[in-house]
Formats: sequence, C-alpha cells, structure tokens
Amino acid sequence: MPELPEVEVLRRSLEPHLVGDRIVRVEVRNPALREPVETARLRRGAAGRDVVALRRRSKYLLIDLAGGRTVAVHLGMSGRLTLAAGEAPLEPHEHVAFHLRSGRRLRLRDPRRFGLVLALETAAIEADPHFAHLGVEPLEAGFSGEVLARAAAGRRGPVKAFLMDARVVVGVGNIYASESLFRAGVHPVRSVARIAAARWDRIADSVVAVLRQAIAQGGTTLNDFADGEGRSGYFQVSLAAYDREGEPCLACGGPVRRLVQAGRSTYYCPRCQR
DNA sequence: CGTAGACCCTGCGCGC
DNA sequence: TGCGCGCAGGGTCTAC
Repeated sequence: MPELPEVEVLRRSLEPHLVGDRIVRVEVRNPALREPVETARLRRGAAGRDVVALRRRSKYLLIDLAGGRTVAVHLGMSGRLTLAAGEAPLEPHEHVAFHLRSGRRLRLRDPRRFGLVLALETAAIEADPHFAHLGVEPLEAGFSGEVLARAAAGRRGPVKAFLMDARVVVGVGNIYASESLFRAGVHPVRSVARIAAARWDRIADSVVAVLRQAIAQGGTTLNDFADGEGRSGYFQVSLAAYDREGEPCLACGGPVRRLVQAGRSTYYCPRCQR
C-alpha cells in the first residue's frame, strides 16, 4: 500500500481528527511486527498524552505528543491505519490500537506484519537508527537533479535501484520508481554512471510531479475516510507504467514491458525510455 | 564499497 | 470448486 504519497495522504486525512485528542490507552494485541513492539515503552510514551501534530518523514507517520514524545508508525507492505468508533468490532490483524479520549480508536491493521510502531523522543528522532541514514525528502526544498547527480557520483548500478535507495532520496518505492522513470524517459536499467546533468534534472522533476499527482489523486478519493471505515481510493491512482505489462504505452502505443530488478518488478516502455 | 538474493509474513488471483 | 504457485506497494541482513 504505502509509498510516500499514501503516507502523506494518510497524514493529511488523520491530522484534523487527531490533533487535540488524547491517547488514553494503548492496546497491543500482537507485538510481532517487523520489530517487536515495545509495549511498555509505547504505553509510557503515549498513554495520557495529547496529540499535538502529525508529521511525515520518509514513509513513517510521526504522531507528535505532548511532553516531547512521538509515536512513529511504518505501514510496511500491508499496513493500514484507520480511525474507528471505539466500539467498532475488531478487524482481522488489528495488532495495535490507540484508544482516544473522544471515544474513538486509531487502529493498525497489518496482515503481513512488516510494519513498525516505535515510541521515540521527539528531539531524538533524527538520531534514531531508523531515521539516521535517511536522505533528502523529495517534496521539500533541497531536492534537485543536482542532488541526485552528486549522490550518484562514483556509484554504479541501475538507476531504478538508486531511486529506491532511501539513503539518497526517501519515499520512492517500487511503484513510483517505475512511474518516475517512465515520465522522465529514462530506462530503468541504465547505470547511474551514464546519466548526464540534464537527465538528472528531468528525473528529479518527474519524481516530484509523480508524487504530487499521486497525493492529489489520493486526496480526492479519501472523502469517506473520516467515517472510520478506512475505505480509500489508493488503487484509483492512475498509473502510466506500473502493472501495465502488455498494455499500450500511453505515449507511443507500444507494449509496456516488465522486468525484474533485485527481485522487484519494473515496468517500462522500451521505446520511450532510453 | 556496492549489489544481488534471501528473508520476514499473510492473502489473493491465476492457471490447472 | 479446489489447490498449488507466484506474486505483492516495505526494509534489513548476509554473501559475494
């Protein structure tokens, strides 16, 4: 489910409902996520605290709480974080729930359990091992083709893996790496050593455009989010390349191809991407 | 140092 | 209809 746009859409939709509310109780039904949930630490860091802000870093949703604490949630591959009425029946795989003073509960459902729930000190987030290595935010000032070119200097390997390397730029996952390279007209297998400055600019611009468009489309389909059922339009985001093997390229009409890089599917147009 | 592959886990869709 | 297989948007670790 979640790459940067999905987490950002989630942040924006939850923010008005959560800020000002208070976490009164933390329920950990199954701590066996990608890293074990530290239940006692999470309770200490979250229970009885007001929500003061919702932020995002990379694919982490950051729930800032009073007293300088933050709960960081990573959705992994299959995680969904939704607001529900307090008495709403348990969902399958509802591993963690934050019960709120308003009577609702913020619940994490994650069948594959690749997600994370971390209790952090707000001031120490950037020093935490989950965050310390992270690169630039693609939707913030400071991201540019020049930054990519500099990070690529002296490196080799396919540009698709490079774009998905969170040490370089965060938030670009398997879907939007394909989408960005399609938009930029750059072949996913091309070595980063063979990309000139102008192409890096084009790649950076495409990453920004693709992420922004996905956020805009996600936002328009989330009107029913507040009802707490967690339905959303993530799948309605229009994709030009991803999962379109054999279908016509939207630019030239030729068939979109699929290949496997580092065990992940890549979709591209061999005629439009060089 | 960089990269490819295995692995973590469950669910779903497809072909037979 | 049932079943086995491959594949799935995340990241990390190990072996080369």
